[in-house]
Amino acid sequence: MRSLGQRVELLKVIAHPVRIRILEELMKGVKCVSDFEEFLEISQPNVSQHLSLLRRFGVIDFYVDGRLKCYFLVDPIIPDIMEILKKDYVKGLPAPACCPVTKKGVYPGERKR
Amino acid sequence: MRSLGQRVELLKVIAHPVRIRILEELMKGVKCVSDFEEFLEISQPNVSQHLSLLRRFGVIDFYVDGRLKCYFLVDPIIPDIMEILKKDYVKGLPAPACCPVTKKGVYPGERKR
DNA sequence: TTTATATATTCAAATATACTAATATTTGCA
DNA sequence: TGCAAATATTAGTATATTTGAATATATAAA
Repeated sequence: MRSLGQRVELLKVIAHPVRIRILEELMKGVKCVSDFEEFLEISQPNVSQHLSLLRRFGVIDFYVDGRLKCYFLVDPIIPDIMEILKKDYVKGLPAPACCPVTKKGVYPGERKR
Repeated sequence: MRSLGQRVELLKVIAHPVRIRILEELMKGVKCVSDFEEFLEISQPNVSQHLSLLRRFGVIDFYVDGRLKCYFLVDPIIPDIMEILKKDYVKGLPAPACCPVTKKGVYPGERKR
């Protein structure tokens, strides 16, 4: 089981628009640095920085192919998180058990002292 | 479906050790500020700051009970994410389809140019 | 109506993160 | 061997986040 610190680090690594797009792209298959440079509109050094951050935290890895570095997903938690993240919380649907809901002015008096 | 920006914001809000512990505690039930003050070892203002951040992003909400504010989970994505985060990636198990693995020195030559 | 309790807000300092620009490294090929 | 392509690294600056300290607000109780 991941420690609290590991969970925080993992979330922080994913919590960036460029890195999310990188990870989503890697879910489709192996990609090299210049592939990302194309469809993300950021500089090559910046792509490298994000990739090496993701690698440092064990989320992705690469193999060398000629002068290309081919990156791929390593941690299988990524597709799981990405899928859940897309689920929207639709207001108006019945709230799940974990979520008591206040109805204008009428409060659950669950905790008295 | 959540936009890229919304997904990033959500992850950033969760990605903090204190806030993860707050959310895990709220998964067990409704809690007021002083409850958190006890088991987290941080100041009351800091607890409030984290709670109001979580609330600002629609993750939690509260109802008033006397002079207490009782916080509860609102976004049902939280328990889902928390559960996934605990799954560890155990090296040595067969890698999932999304994850080509390099064996020392022998590289998959998938992408030639 | 004063006081104590519970919580929130504000501001400033410390720290962490992100980006750009410049430069370095590595490898394939002429 | 020397050049060009692909990628990485470093340093500096800008920006965001976190926290503590002080203060403010709201409400129940005396």
